[in-house]
Amino acid sequence: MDVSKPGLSPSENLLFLTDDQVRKGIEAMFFAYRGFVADPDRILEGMDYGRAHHRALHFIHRSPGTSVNNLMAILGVTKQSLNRVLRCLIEDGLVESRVGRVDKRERHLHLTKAGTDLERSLSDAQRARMRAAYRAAGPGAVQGFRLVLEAMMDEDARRQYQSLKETNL
Amino acid sequence: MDVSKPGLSPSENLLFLTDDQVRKGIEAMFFAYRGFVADPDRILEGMDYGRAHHRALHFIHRSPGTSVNNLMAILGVTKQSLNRVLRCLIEDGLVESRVGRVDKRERHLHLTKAGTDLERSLSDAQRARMRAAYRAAGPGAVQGFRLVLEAMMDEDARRQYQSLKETNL
DNA sequence: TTGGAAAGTCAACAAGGCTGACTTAAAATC
DNA sequence: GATTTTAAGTCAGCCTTGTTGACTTTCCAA
Repeated sequence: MDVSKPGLSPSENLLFLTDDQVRKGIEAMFFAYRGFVADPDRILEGMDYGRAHHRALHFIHRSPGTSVNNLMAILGVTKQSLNRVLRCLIEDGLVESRVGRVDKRERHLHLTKAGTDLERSLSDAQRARMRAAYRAAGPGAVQGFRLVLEAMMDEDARRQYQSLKETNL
Repeated sequence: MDVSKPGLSPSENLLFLTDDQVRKGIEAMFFAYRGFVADPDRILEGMDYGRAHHRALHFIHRSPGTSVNNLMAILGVTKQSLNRVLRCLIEDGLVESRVGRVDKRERHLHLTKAGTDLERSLSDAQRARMRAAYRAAGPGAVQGFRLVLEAMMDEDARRQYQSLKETNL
C-alpha cells in the first residue's frame, strides 16, 4: 500500500495518486460500509425496526431535546420519511416528544429508558467493531481515517459533523 | 484529534480509545458515506438507474466476464435483486450477457461501449471526490484510511476486496 | 440416467426513500 | 389586529431496492 512514487519529492507525492489507488479507496469504502452496518442490522432484524430507526435513536441520543426539523437536516431525509420512523418509536415508548416551552410549535425529542437501552445495545455493537478496527489498524491510522472521511463529506454534512463532534457526552 | 492519552506508553495507547473517539469515527463514517455516493447518485437521477445499477456496472467493469453468481457474492444481494438490475442494463444495451463456453449454464457479463461510457462517467465523479479527499487529508492519511476500512470489513468481504485489489486495470 | 448446480422468471411483500396536498397551531411580521 | 410564515403532523401514492418462495430450463458430472 505504498502511496509514494519513487523519484518524486514529498510535495510532488502529495499530488501523485494513481486512479488505481483511488479506486481501491472507493472499493474499501463500499465493503467497509457493509461491515459498519452489519451488527446493528443483525440486532434489529426480527424486531420491527430497521436502519432508519437506528439512525434516529443514535442522533436523538446524541442531541437530546433536538427538534424534528433539526433531526431531518442531520439525517438528510424528508419530514414524511422521518415521521414514519418517529411515530413508530414514540408509539412503542422508545422516544418521547415534548412540546417546546418557548416555542410551542416545536417538539423536543428525548429517549425514554427503553429507547436508551436499545440505543445502547446498538451502539455497543457498532462501537465494538469500530474499536477493533482501530486497534487492528494501529493508533497512527485513526487520524488518517478521520481526516479522509471528513474531507469526503459535503459541506453541510461536515458542518453538522463538526458541531456534533464538539458535543461530548 | 489527539488519539493518545498523555502519561501512557505507546503500547498502552494502542489500546486506549475512549468511547467518544470511537463514536466520532462512527459519525464520520455515516456522514462521509453520504458524500461518497452523492455524485454518482446525482448523475443517475433522471436516468432510469439508481445506485444498484452503478454498483453492478462498477464490478462488471472491474471483473469483465464475471458470472452472475460471482457478482451476487460481491454485491451481497440475492439473485432476484441482481437479476432485476441486470435485465434492465442488458435490455438497454449497457451490459452483454454471454453464454459460457465451457459451462453453458453460466452467463459471463461484459460492458458494452455504452456501458463502459456510463461506468466511466460515474467512476470519474466518484474518483474526483476521493482524490480530493486524499489530497486534502495528506499523503500520510491515505494509508490509515485504508487500514481502518479493511479492518472494519467482514471476513468474506475482506477476501473479495483483497482479490479485487490485486486485479490492476 | 439421474441428481444437483446455475440461471432465469414470476409473484408477493417490506423498508425506506420521495412528492404533493392539506391541517393545525403558534410565532412573526406588517 | 390581520396576515404570513414556520413547525409539525398526516394522508395518499409512487419508486427503488432489498427480501422469500416456488417453479422451470439447461446442462454438467457422478
